[in-house]
Amino acid sequence: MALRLYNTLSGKIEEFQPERDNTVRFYACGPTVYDYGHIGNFRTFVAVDVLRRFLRQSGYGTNHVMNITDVDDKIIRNAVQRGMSIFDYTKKYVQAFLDDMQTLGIQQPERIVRATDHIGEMAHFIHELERSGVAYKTEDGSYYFRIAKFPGYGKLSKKDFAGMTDGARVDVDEYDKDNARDFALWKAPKEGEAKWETEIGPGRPGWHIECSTMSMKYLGETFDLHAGGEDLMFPHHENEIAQSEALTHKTFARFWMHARFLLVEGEKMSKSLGNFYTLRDLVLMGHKPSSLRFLLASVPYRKQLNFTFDGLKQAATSVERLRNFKLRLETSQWAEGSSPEIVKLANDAVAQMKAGMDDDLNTAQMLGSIFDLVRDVNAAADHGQVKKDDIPALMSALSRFDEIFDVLTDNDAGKVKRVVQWAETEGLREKVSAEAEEMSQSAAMSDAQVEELVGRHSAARRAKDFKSSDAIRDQLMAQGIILENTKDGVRWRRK
RNA sequence: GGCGCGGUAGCCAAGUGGUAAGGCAGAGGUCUGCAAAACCUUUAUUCGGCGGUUCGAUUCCGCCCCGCGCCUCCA
Repeated sequence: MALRLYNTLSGKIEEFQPERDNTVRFYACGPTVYDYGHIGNFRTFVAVDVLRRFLRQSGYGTNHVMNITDVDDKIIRNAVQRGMSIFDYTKKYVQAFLDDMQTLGIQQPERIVRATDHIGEMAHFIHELERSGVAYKTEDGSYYFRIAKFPGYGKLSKKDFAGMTDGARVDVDEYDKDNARDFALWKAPKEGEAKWETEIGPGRPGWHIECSTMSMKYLGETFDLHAGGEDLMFPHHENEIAQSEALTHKTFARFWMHARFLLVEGEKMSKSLGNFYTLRDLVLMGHKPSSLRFLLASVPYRKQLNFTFDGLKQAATSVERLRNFKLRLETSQWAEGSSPEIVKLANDAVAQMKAGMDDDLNTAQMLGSIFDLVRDVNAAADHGQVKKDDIPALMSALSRFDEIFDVLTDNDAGKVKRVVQWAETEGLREKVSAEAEEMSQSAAMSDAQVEELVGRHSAARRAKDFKSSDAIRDQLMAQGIILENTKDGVRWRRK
C-alpha cells in the first residue's frame, strides 16, 4: 500500500507519489515573524512534520523548503513603531521560531528561506508577468495581478469568479486596481517604510509572490506538494497558483495539503477571549513539550483539534505509559529464547501503523495500534511469555512509532529549562509556574548524580533499612526523579 | 448569503452497509515492605434530531438543529 493523501486541488483522496526519482519536493508556508508562535501555528507545523517524517519512513528522500516571511504590513508597522530596521526587528522572532521548532521536535526542512533574501528575484518574476500581460502597473508604482487573465482562478478554493471579473472597468489611470479581486504583486513605497530598489522600480513585494518565487527556485516549476494552514487556501495559495501558472503554463504544485485550525477549550483561539497561547506560555505553565507534541500530533490533521488543558493532561499520561513500556523492555530480565506470537504482535502493529498512516496520515489509528501492542505485550510479560529474542522486534515497533511521534525519549527537562531561562532574560519571571521551575531544576541533576543516589537507595533496601531507602526516594522525587522498584530491580525516570 | 468541513461514551478520538478501535478519567480486583509501574474485570443496546432507501444504517439520501472554516494578507 502506498500513501494516500487528501488533495485540496481535486477535493479527493489520491495516491501520492513523487513525480520523479525517489525524492518528494515540497514547500510549506512558514511563519510571519512579527511575534512568538502560538499553539495554532504549531498545529500546522507539527502536521507538516508528521508528513515529512512519514515520507522519510516510507523510504522517500525529501527536499522540503519552508519560507520565513520577514516582510509584511505588520512587521513594517511594528518595526517603524520601534524605530528598528525590519531585519533587526524580525531577528529575534526568527530565532525564537527555530527554537520553538526544536522544543516541539519539529525537524528542520532541508532549506529555510527568507523573503527578504529574494526580493530581486521576486521583482524579476513580476516583470515577467507584466511582459506576458497578466500583471499591470498602477500610477503609484504598484503592480497587480489581473485575475481575469487567468481562467483557472478559484480552482483551489473552489470559488467561482465568473461574472465578478471585468465588470465595471476602472481605468488604470484612476490610480487603482482594474478589478477589486486583483491582488497586489508589488507595493509602491511609502514614506518611512522599508523599500527595495529593483528592476521594476522601488517598493516591496506583495504577500504571495515570495512563495511562488522561492518554491519554484528551489523545487522547480512543478513540484510535488504544497502545504499550509487552511486559512491560506484563499487567497494566498490561490494567488500563488495564479502567478506561477500564468508564468510557466505548467502545473505549479501537484498536491495541496491544508491543516485544519484548532479550537481552544471549544472556542476559536483569540486574544479577546483570553484563550490565546504561545508555545512558550504553555511551557511556562508547566506543560511538557512532549505532551504538547503528542496532543498536536494525535488528532489527524484534517480534523478540528480541540486543544484543552484536560486533553493536555491526558496526553502527558499517555506519553508516560508509552515511556514506561519502553523502559520495561529495556530494563527487565527476559528469559532466553523467543516467542513467535510476540514477534507477530510486533510485526502486526508495524503493519497497522503503516496502514493508518498511509490512509491520509491517520495518526489516531497509529496510536491505537501502538497501544494495542503495549497492552498485549505488558500482559504477556506479566505471564512470563516475553523472551529475550523478542525484544528487538518490539523495540523496532516502538521506533517506527517514535519516528513519527518523537515523544519516547525524555528530553523535556532540558527544553523547559531553556524556556525558563528565556523568560528570566525577558523579565517574565512571574510567568514561570512552580511545575516549570521544578522540571527546569531536574535538568540540573545529571544522570550520574541520579545513579549515585539510586545506588544508595538500593543498598539500604537490601539491608532492609526502609527508612533510609524511602528517604532517598523522597529526596529524588522532590527533584523530579521517580524511582521504581520492580521485580527485575530498580529503575528511574524523570517526572 | 455563497462555498466547504464536522457532530461517536465524562474527556480526546478510530472506524464500517451487518451490528461500536485505542487513550485518559471512574469503579472493583491482582501484584507489592511502602510507593511506583503493570495486569485483569467493568464503563456507548448506541454513533446530533427526524424521515427515507435497504433484509439490515452509526456508515447511503433528504430535511432540521448545533459547532467550525474561507469569502482580500489570521496557521
